Parts: sequence; C-alpha cells; structure tokens
Amino acid sequence: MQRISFVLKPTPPYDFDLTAGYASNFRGRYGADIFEDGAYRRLLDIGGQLTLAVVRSTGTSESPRLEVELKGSNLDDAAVSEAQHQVARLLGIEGDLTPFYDMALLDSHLSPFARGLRGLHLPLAVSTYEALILAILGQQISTHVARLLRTLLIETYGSNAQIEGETYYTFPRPEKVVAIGADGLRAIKFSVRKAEYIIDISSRVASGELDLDGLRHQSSDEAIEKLTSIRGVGPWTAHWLLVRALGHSDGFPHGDLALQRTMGMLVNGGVPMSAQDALDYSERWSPYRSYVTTYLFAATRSGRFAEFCKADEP
DNA sequence: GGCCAGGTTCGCT
DNA sequence: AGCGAACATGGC
Repeated sequence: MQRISFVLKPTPPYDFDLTAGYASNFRGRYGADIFEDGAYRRLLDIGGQLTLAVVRSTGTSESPRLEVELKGSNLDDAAVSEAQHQVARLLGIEGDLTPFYDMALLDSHLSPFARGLRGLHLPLAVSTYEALILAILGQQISTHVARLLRTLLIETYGSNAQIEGETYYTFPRPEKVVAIGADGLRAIKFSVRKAEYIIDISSRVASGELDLDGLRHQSSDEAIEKLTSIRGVGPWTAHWLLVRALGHSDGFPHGDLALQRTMGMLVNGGVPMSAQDALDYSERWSPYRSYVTTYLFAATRSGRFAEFCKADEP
C-alpha cells in the first residue's frame, strides 16, 4: 500500500471541526463519512481504485492548513489529482465565506449563526448522482429511517476495503445500482416507488443519457428545470442538490419540513412557516441562501440552535 | 396501535 | 389549480 500526503489550504476563515462535523452530520459516522478523533476519513473511488483519504487540521480557523494522507495503490499523479479534487469538494475547500458574512452580519436573525458557526464551509457531495440518490432516499421519512436506508445501501452494495483493521465503504456506482435492481433495493427496505425512481435514474446516468454533473455549469433555474423533469425529483430535491451537490450559492429547499420549523423558530414566533412564506421571507438572503440553509441545519443538527436563536420580538 | 416523519406522483374534482 | 391518497418503515 502506498501512502501519499499533501496539504490543502482553504480560504479563511475555515473551521475544520465544524466543516468535517457537518459532512458527517455531527454523528461521528454518517454513511461513508467518518469524523472521529479529529480526523476525517472517507474511502474514495478513483476510477475504480479504492483509496482512503485521512484529513487532519494542522492550522487554525484564521490560518487553515489541512494535511491529507492517501492510502491506496496505483496512486499515480492523475489519481492523486482526482483524490485531491474529491477531498476539496467533500470538505468545502474552495468556497469563500466572506460575501455571505458581509450580508449575514447585518441581519439580526442570522448574525448569531454567522458568528457562532464562523468558519463553517459548505461541504459538497463527491457526485451529483450520490447526492440525488440520497435525497430521494430521504424523502418524506424521518431522519432516523433515512440514516438506516443510507447505511444499508452503502454497506450492502457499496465497494469496501479493509485498511488498517477497519472496513470502509464507498457509495455504489450507478452501474452497480442498476445491477442490484428494484428487488435488491426492496431487500434493504426501500419502497417499491423509491426503488423505481432510483433504478430509473441510475440506468440513465450509467448509459450517459443523464449528465448530472453537467448541471454544475448551468444556471440555477436551468438546473432546477432539468432536475424536476426527472421522475421522483420535485422542488425540494432540486433545491437541496443546488446546495449540497452543485455548489450554487442560492439554493433554498423551502419545501423541507425541518426548514419550515426552523424558520418558524427563527422569525415566526415559533410557529412553523408554510413553504411559500419561508420562500418569500428568504428572498432577503438572496443570493446566499445555500449558506443560510447550511448554517441553520448545522445549528440544529449540532444541537446549538437555541443558543443562536434570538426570540422574535414584535 | 395510530400517527407522523427533512416529498413526490397520480388520480380525482 | 387544487386536494387527498399512497408510498414503507421506525419511533413515540
């Protein structure tokens, strides 16, 4: 096994604990993402070669420096470059928070979040495909069940590698999901309908008919239109992908029940907002709503929402 | 046991 | 256009 190390220098401020914590849903382990003992780990699929990336912080939030160690085989220059690209996405290396903070610090509701979560960058999925399948999997079910299904999918059908006594998993490729078939997904507790959506999308991606990653270079409106034309993908899923996979700055999944509750706590006296009201209110945060979404979810998931939520005084 | 959960589609008016 | 049902499963 080869070991290759390199350094990444994100744009400050960059809080590694917060960002890697968000990537792992503040649970230590979430699907393929692991953040334990200060080290973020994820098994990467580099053109079929499985490589473990281990990332540690050796800098500070204001002077960030990340050390990345790759453990795998056939790590030529191209493979290292691809691994570097994937890690950069997974840990939101490329983003710049400054424009968002310029806006948020002037907003009485947002400023506590911007200050309290300073340095939280926006992690992105490695592939739009992975983010889309996970989003469909999570539609209309509790986060607990979504987590179960996500884990079952990855651990049952993802590739795995044993490295230093531990087993790591990748997210299954679309070709693999097609091979599994609807029955294979039913076997891990997916509904018939979700299995249909997922198999259909996977086969279209595998055949090259559907170029999801190409959406990164299109406008938000175009991406939403193309995504929602896919069976099984509605507005919530499309907006979520803008935030989590396409790296657009202004996605806002206003159909999200948790977001509606959170918005209610933040600006509506604790009463959950309707999707339309949440969307209307969010206009003032444009074009940084992907950041708002991430910061609100991060506060909730890490259990710090109450700390940042100023009561909505009339 | 019944109801709801970080939606979406389909089939009715 | 707008409304209700169905989808599968786990937790309360």
